[in-house]
Amino acid sequence: MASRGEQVQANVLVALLAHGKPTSAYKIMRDLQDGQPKIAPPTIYRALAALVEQGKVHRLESLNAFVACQCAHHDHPAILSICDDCGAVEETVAPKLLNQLTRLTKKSGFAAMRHIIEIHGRCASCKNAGAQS
Amino acid sequence: MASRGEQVQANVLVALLAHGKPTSAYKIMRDLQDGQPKIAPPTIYRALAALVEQGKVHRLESLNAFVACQCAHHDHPAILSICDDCGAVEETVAPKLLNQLTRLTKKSGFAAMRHIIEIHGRCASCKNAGAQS
DNA sequence: TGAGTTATGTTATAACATAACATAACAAGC
DNA sequence: GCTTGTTATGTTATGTTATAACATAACTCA
Ligand SMILES: [Zn+2]
Ligand SMILES: [Zn+2]
Ligand SMILES: [Zn+2]
Ligand SMILES: [Zn+2]
Repeated sequence: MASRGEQVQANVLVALLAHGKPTSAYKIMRDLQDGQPKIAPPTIYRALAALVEQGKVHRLESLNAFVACQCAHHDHPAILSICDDCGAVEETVAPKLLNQLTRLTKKSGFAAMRHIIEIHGRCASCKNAGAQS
Repeated sequence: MASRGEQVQANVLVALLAHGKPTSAYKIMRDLQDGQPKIAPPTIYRALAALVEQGKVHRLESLNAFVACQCAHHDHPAILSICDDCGAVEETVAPKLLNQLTRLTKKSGFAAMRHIIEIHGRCASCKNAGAQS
């Protein structure tokens, strides 16, 4: 039997997957309020925190939004490429590059715990779509 | 003669430099309200946007805060290492690494325009200070 | 000057996030 | 079964960040 919390997490994940794009916590809340009118922000944020913890969802710090993880294994920090045109997010996994980053900052004694890499730009299909100019 | 806007930018930059650490727009506003009680959020955000544009200030997406640029000539995007203990931010410039990132994401046709790299962890002095445990 | 334009000020509100407390569920010992 | 303590979840309220919308001031150039 799924606990209530797990049920909320599942619902949140479904909502995120349905969007397939970065979605704010409040947008998710409004989605879930279709079936559960009284659900409140803390419930959403708790579920999102658990999903992020599990690696099933990524938080986009530069958008204050969340997106469902698209890669098979959810146990690595991802490089997130964000199309500013259509909102699509691509994930890239590059452990070597993260190690480079860790080493680079370690030169001054810094101990890296959490890497945030978000790249804004334009995705391939939007680039093609806009090539007519 | 400095325009009003430039004057606000100068004041904001002074406030940021005085803190030397990540500072929220509202904290800066409260600082400036000592001498200009009616200054409002849009004024602060406009000044911050201009300063970020000029490279004199970095925005920390993962903290919703701003910090004065600490490198002499800052026309490269910086890698920002953030100590979660004391709040100190170190800047690292690594054009090669950024190029790697750009190339990596370009494989799928993505055109990178803006790199956001923020690394959370613990700075050298906090690490030493906490070594007694 | 006076129309057109841009910059700045001002008010109000939107959007994001969490503090603080209440209640419910559950488990351990009696 | 009943307490009792603990954790999970719900609920209310509020704190924090950011921008929309409009008003006014300054500046430009015929
Ligand atoms: Zn992922
Ligand atoms: Zn796109
Ligand atoms: Zn800098
Ligand atoms: Zn530190």
